[in-house]
Amino acid sequence: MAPNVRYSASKENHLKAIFHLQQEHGIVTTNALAAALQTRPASVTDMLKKLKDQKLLIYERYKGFKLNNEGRKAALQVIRKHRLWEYFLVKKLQFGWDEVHEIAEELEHIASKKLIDRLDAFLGFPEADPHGDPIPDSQGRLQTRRQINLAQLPLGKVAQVSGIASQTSEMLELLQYNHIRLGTRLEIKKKFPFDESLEVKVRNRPPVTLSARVAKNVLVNDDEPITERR
Amino acid sequence: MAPNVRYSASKENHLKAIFHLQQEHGIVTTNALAAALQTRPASVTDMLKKLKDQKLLIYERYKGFKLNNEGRKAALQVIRKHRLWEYFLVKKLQFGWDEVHEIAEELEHIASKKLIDRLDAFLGFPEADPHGDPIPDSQGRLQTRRQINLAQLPLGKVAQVSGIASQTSEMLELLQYNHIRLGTRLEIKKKFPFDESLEVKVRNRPPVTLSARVAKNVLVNDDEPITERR
DNA sequence: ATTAAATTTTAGACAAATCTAAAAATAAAA
DNA sequence: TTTTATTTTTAGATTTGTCTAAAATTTAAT
Repeated sequence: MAPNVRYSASKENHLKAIFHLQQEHGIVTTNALAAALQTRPASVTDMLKKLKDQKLLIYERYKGFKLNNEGRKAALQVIRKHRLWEYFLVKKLQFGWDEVHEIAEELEHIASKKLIDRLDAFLGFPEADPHGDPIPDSQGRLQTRRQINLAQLPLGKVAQVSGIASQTSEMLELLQYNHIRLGTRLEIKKKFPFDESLEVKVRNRPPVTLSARVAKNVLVNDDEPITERR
Repeated sequence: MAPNVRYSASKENHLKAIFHLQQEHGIVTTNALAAALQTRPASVTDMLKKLKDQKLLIYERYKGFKLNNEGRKAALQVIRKHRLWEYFLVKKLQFGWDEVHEIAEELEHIASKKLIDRLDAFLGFPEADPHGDPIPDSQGRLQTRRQINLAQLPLGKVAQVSGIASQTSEMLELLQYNHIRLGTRLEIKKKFPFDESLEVKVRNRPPVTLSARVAKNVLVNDDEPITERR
């Protein structure tokens, strides 16, 4: 059994941020990573050299970079830890889903793999964190689910909220106000072409209107409901 | 409300170790602290200067040192976190009491006070960790309990195990083998003056013999049973 | 195809935490 | 009470992660 491979908290943060950025853009740039980590491009370059020496990423001067297999594995372990701790904080310690991120940023750097696997079991092997982001399994496999945003959902088709793209507290507050949260089943009653706003219906509630801006940030599952239900 | 005052993990480790050492010896020496932290006396001196500058301890060159009020408060918060996490690991994640120390050494440095107070509530405000050491409350108050070691227990008086002084895995293994753990009610049936060994009886079990060495490391409550029972 | 602008990297510095080796202070022994 | 031994501190170096300012490279614009 591989012992707990340890990377510093800073390295783990870099790996995680690179992972997220390359999901969107394929290749990652120094400036983009510096912005994501709230640090300086020069600092990023310093760290990239170390990560390259440790064979965690593919990197050539001035040409951008991305994780190799080893780096992706490491990033996924950190993401797994982050999301499991978030789930724990919300489901067991009664935190609001909008206040757990910072604490999870710290907890995700606790090394013990055994701890995380036990926590996973204790929580009942959840598939997604409180924001709807999927949790990688013990081997680091990330199940990808087909998500579309609410603006793309056809009129009259019921779908279940499975993620929130922009997780600002303002956004979360707005959704809370409209009784929309993870797992909520909803249906588009009307689309207004003028401003692309939507009238949305949640069961047992009066219909509400959502702006295009909001709708694009609400992700719903295209197909079947997410598994983790009952 | 005071925001989370943050000390580095290393500083917290120093504070905690000083606290424990001064419990026993009143004043703490550089060498003793270096030994406890597995580091070098020179490194301890370096850190002491910083802690003194932050007004966490009373320190004069060459004369030993101890925590002041501020330092003691900080140390107790770390100890509270350590012991609550240990309790969580054993009671919720099914870890053995002999394997939780190292993980708790990491978890104790997570800053959020809200997290710890929520965890405390989630666990039902336990009074002692899995080794029987008392858990400071949210204000850092440490309830001291009257403990004696098993060798001091009078013949025939039933007492309840409330702590283990030497928590080596060898010791814990031996106790486990003899079905002695926290909360176990036991009674001394016979004392052998030759080697000061004891014959000890646990309810529903055949009597076992414990060496003086072991007996001195098993702490029992003098008086009433510890509160945290049912 | 040059020039200008933006991006990225290097060079050199700094803070935190640690170390080794040597010096200073204190304690113990002859 | 000297001398010796032990303890503690200082001086100077090292590692990790970060920074600023300047140089190198790439990209965009005229």
